[in-house]
Amino acid sequence: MLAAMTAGETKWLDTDQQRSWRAFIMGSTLLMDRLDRDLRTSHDLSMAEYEILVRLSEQPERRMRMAVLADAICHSRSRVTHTVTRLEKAGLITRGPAVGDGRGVEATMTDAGYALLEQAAHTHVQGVRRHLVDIVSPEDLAATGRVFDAVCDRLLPGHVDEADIRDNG
Amino acid sequence: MLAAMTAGETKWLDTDQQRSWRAFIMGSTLLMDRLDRDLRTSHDLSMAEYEILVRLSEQPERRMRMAVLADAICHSRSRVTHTVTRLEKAGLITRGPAVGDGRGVEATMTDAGYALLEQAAHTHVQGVRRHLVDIVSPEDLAATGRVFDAVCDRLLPGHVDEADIRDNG
DNA sequence: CCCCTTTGGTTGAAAGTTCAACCATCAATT
DNA sequence: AATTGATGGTTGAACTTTCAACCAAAGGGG
Repeated sequence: MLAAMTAGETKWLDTDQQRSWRAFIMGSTLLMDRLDRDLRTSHDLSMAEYEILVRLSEQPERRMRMAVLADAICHSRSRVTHTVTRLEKAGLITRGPAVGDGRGVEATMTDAGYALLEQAAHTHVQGVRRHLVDIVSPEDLAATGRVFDAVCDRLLPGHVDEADIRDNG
Repeated sequence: MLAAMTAGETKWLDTDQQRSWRAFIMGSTLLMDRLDRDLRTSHDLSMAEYEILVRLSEQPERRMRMAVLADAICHSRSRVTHTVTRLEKAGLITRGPAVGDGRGVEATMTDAGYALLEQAAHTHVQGVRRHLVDIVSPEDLAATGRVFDAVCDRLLPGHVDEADIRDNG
């Protein structure tokens, strides 16, 4: 059962599946690179930094626990620590102890951070529109949303893997 | 006209568009991280290295010019140089001068490289199936393919930007 | 209360990526 | 043949991400 994952014949992708898969790899690479570059050149922000600012801006007090932040954007805690350190150094965020949990740390967006986000959001959303949303049909965009919702369900912690049950349950 | 990109009001994403966009960000992050991790733990290969091996394997003589390789996987030339250096050090690829162009360098996959790819391809394709292809409808997958084909058309060098024409033409 | 495990977060080094500078060759021009 | 400009590729440093080790506090039994 050790070879469970590679047991039997591997079913390869058919032509259409492979075309879709490769389009996704290339398109998402181009898209994310482009959005990242635009944010950097216009506002000296990386996508990772931008995403953190966005999440904080959506909180009532613009503050969030580090772990919640990490889960929200699917980055490792270590990565978030480093990114937040940079944002803090830039004066866009402050760090403070979490109320009621001595281990916790909360990141809070500063006014400077909010002001920068207000600028950066234009650049970002315009990019998303011009390079994605505005060039595809609403139906196809919705289908893409369903696809990646399914991927999230499948890959987010908490999901129970059928194959694992068969093998180990 | 300097402010062309941010001129006027920015049209924000509506609820559905935003949901699709965020699903894409999170899902693609989870998916690519997972595929990368699986390749690393099973075969000591990164996705970047795997993609290079795949492209080489599809060539008649398993050889490709560095620049062509870089364009094929949408990585910078510098990045490909570094990645190929690692693959060469691992004995999976050799480098040689390009025929007929003194500047050129061609990467050629070794038999060891091909052998490793034959193993790794199982892991990779099974991952793509289990975490994407097999959990969505063929129609939605095809729609996703169309979406990213459009993104590629839009973002691949050679595309003419309407807005640029308006502003500078 | 103590032990033990889990959770939250940080740290520093290693690995990978980007960036700018650089060299060589090619191609077109003069 | 010398000049110019573009192309192909590498290099090393700076930066970012990952990884493993670590510490502190929380939570749950005995």
